[in-house]
Amino acid sequence: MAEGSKSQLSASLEDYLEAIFNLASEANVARSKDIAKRLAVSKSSVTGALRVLKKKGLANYEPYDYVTLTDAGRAAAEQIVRKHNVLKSFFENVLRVETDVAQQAACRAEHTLGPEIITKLLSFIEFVTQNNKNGYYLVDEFQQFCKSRPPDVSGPQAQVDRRTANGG
Amino acid sequence: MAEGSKSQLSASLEDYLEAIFNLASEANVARSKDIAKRLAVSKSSVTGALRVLKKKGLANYEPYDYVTLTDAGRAAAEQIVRKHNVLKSFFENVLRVETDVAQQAACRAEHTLGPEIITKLLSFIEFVTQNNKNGYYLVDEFQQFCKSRPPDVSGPQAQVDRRTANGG
DNA sequence: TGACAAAGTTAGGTGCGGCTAACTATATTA
DNA sequence: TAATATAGTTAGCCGCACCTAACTTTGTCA
Repeated sequence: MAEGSKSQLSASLEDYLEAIFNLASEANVARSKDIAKRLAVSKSSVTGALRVLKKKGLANYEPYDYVTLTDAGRAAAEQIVRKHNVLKSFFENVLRVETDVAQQAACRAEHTLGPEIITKLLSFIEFVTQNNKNGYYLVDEFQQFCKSRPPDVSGPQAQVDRRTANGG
Repeated sequence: MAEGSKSQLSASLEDYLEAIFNLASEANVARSKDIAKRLAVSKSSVTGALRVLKKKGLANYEPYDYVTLTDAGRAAAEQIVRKHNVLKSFFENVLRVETDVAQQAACRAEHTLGPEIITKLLSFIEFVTQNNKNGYYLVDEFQQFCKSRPPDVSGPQAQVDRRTANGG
């Protein structure tokens, strides 16, 4: 059972997992049609993904039936959703970009960042969001900073060693 | 000329562009063999990618010759490198994760975040890195915060509307 | 300069993730 | 309950990005 459940998930499969999880939270069931709509993908693509998720032990799937997640699938989905939420919160509440920009960026970046960075980022959000001992709101200060000081678009090139920039 | 130069680049092609750019900065020439080595990819994969980059007007490529970037290619590469540097700097100097963790995360995330967020992030690094009016170093404070207060691993679920979490 | 090594290309194949079109199963409702 | 609409599946296709093996071109050096 749960064959291959330890294997790394592709960004695409993570998206399916996340969609199923979210649909189940909302409507108690995840229908193939709704998954397709949410991910802007064809019905047949959903069928294919569900078969893979089943094979990996992440989804309970029988043809023509509703889909649910296994415990392993739910656990994996929760991690993805967590990443999504942390990233979106950072973009929205700290960097203060538009909600939908934050949303889209989170959707894409959530597949690329590991738990260490996400955990640190969550701490950072909490740290930076709270009313500091100094009696001012850091994110508000940052907002002021942005307005008063238009950013340098060229970036801090010198800080990175080019010799290792791709290799990682 | 420059057919398709406005088209979105895949993460893979961005990696090739970045590698060529970095190799050229280091050694003045980008040889196919070195690109292959840096990206941990076969020689034939490099040949294929170079043909595509040429067709897109991003690389000057002739069989059996060194590769250079066109102006458009260099501009695109600089954007990617900039993203990389900003992200790495944030992970390393603000979140304070290990250099190679920062490096790898930057390599993956650089393909997913748009210019708006990168620009904001750069501002944020500058804002947070400088010695604040309050006479303390914010990132050092964050370090203390992390040590004193082990992070909540479950994340701020409540802040995100599940109904839109995938759709973006 | 000719043989051999190294670099690069070509041919052909794989897996993934998507698509459409045609089909089948399920649900609705007259 | 039979007709039809909707949902889901299957078959077959495409593009991308990679691979290996075999070949060609280029570079080196005895």
